[in-house]
Amino acid sequence: MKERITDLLKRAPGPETVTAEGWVRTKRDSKTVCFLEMNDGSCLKGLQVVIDKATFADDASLTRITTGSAVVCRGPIVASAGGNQAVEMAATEVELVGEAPADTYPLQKKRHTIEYLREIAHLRPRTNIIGAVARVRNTMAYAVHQFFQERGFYYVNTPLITTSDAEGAGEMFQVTTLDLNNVPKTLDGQVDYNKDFFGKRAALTVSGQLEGETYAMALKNIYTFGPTFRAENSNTTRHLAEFWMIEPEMAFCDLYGDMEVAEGFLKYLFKQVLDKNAEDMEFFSNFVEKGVMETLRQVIESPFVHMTYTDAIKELEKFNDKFEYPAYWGCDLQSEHEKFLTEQICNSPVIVTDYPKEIKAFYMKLNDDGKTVRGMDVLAPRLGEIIGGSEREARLDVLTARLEELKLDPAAYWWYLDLRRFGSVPHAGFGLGFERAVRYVTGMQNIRDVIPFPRAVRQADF
RNA sequence: UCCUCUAUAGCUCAGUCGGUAGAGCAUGCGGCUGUUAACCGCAGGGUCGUAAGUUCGAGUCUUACUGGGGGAGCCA
Repeated sequence: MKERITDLLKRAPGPETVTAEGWVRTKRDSKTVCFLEMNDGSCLKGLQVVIDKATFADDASLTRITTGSAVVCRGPIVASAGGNQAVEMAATEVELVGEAPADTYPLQKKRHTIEYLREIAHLRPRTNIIGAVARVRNTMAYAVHQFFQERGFYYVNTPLITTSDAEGAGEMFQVTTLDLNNVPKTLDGQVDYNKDFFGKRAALTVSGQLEGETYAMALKNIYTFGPTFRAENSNTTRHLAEFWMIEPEMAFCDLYGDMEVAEGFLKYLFKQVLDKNAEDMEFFSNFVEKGVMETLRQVIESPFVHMTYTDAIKELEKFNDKFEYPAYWGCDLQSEHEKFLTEQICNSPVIVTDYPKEIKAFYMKLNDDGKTVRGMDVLAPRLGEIIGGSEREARLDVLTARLEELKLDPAAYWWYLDLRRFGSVPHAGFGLGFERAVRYVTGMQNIRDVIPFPRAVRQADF
């Protein structure tokens, strides 16, 4: 394998001829010398290739090299006479592999708006900013596995297609092979799902949690990391219709253990990025979100604030005149409340626990007060909710009662309830939206720019 | 889904009080002894998102629609 540009840039000057493959970011020309800046995505910085025009008789091919062209350059790495780089390549050979006609190539050697880049999602990874996001995202994806594997968690692949239509975490995308122009009906006029592929109504998963719990009840500690689909009609900087979610589930674990893992997990991800992507993070810190590196360091070094929902409401009520929607016990925390809590009151990520049962899912463990449940949300400054989790209700009678209270059919959850019938233990877990974490780390404003090909309402191009 | 802002050259934007459009970059050509988003000169490039309306006259004012941004709700 040939060396990547990141490796070439680390070389000491020497006579050996090396090969650089990549795409031209910019070309600077004068009468006798031509400079190419090459990038191959291996790092933010490019390799400067110096071409002495006197030694290149074929001036025409040099002219055809433009921004975006694919080139292979050979020559020794030499100390640079210019000030902006330590080393550069003194080209002895320059091969134009793929042209990029300058009058039609959409990327220019100047700054583009992030919205414009979103319209050319197939070319935007060639930019500094999206390239940096891609590298950071890669580090974080790898770190997810590292973190859990180092701690003895097993990676479980939960299904993407589900027929349990009551996971309750959001609107679902229906999956069907029925002819929508000629839908089979039952005698009473309903859609006859018996004729559908799975023999019943199916949809894309909104969470792997329930299935994850089944494996936690056998392997003790497991995690999932896969795509998740929500058909919510939401148009925000923090929602996608298709996103990647990490969901660990731990048996013999209560809410406190859950919180500990969640906090350690986030800190581990952040630290990996700071260690491995210093150059990219400098870029984000300077041009995207001022001081984001320092923020991450602070988050890594200081413990998250822990607060019950009841205490959080007490704190927020003191500032009710500042809110559009006043806080009161029983209300769902608004975005403005979350922001105020993390940015003004705590200036730190906050884990809020023990929410009123009315605003949380059926599977969360009911506290002894009968009013609150053992749920937790990790709220981050600038971002809001980044993790949602809970200790699960492990008691069959209480869980069944909760289902009935919410008018859910216990029969539909028969296999989930079986986990409480046979060898039930306290267990807990959480879900981390991967893109939200990437967004937090990079400081990118819009979640659509931290996933290669965003899917959102009316957006599924490329 | 709601609120709000916005749409002018390939890109990023300016366009005053309503009087038929301008810059930088990009592109083409020329120049320049090592450049750093290179620089200098010249040139080409526009149905001002779409459709109506007000007006003698609309890029500019009004309405609707469409695309985009931000916020809210929902959530990860």
